[in-house]
Amino acid sequence: MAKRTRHEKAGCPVARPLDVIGDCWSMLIVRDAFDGLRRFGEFQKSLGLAKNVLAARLHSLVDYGVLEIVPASDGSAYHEYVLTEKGRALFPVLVALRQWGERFCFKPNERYAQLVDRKRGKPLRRLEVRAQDGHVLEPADTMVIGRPT
Amino acid sequence: MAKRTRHEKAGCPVARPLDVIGDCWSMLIVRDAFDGLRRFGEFQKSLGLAKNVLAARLHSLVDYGVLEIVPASDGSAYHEYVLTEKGRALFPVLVALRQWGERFCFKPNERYAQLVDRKRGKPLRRLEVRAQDGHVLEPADTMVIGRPT
DNA sequence: CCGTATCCATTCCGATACTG
DNA sequence: CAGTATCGGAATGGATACGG
Repeated sequence: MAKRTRHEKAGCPVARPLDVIGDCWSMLIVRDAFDGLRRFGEFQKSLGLAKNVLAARLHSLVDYGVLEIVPASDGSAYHEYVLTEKGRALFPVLVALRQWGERFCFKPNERYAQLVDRKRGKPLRRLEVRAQDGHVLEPADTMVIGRPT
Repeated sequence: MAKRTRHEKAGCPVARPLDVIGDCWSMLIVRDAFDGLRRFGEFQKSLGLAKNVLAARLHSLVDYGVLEIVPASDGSAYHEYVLTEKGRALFPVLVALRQWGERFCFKPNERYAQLVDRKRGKPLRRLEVRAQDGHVLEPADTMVIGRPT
């Protein structure tokens, strides 16, 4: 009893990912991995969290197939953590979260780290939810069907 | 000591939202709110979590401005929880998470609840990250600048 | 430099009882 | 129905010591 609920068996594709990245640190590790961080120490320095916690999260992400362990690129004895295809596919989630944070979690004058188009140095276009024919959809234009019992 | 780290002061717009929706339940409450659930009992029935936990999460979401409390629409003595503009702006986050879950958290034959275009009943287009000029961007085509120290 | 192991405070969460 | 109050177990997470 009193065990933490897992969503692995939920029939909802929103719920299951929360087991994987639904905590304080996992998304930030993924963010750093997108920024090119690979080494244990790099993550720790960037995030400032305890080493045991970092180790646990890294292993969890490896277990879930978001990260994989590869030999060190510089020939050192250690290994590095890089995003798998599954991990790289989190890019839109990260961008969505970031754009929401920019709009609603900062004061007007406050500075924040900005994700830009590398070629032009310009910020990205706002993400839009679209139907197959390309129409932009508002929440009210959508519905959920086929929810498993 | 040993307090849970909050990201309110982080200069990264990915980090701050995690204080708001970076736990198991908040995103699911938001999902249900998008599905039109409004009453305490509806959320509880849908999510199957303890009432005290639900109450805490609802209040937290109200405090963060994601939900607001409005008088009951049916004239009953209680109130209801509805998304604010800030909450509705989480729609792309929810869709991004959902699309990732569909691809990577279900087996090929497994059924899941599907979000569709209400008019046509068809699934949505995959979210794409684009530059201002409309070009689709891969993670490698982007970079982070202006990270506050 | 890269982790693992241990310890402990805090927080989370589920169950249940209770009030209006 | 809509919550609040309380309890206890579990998980989280921080600090630090230690081994490769």
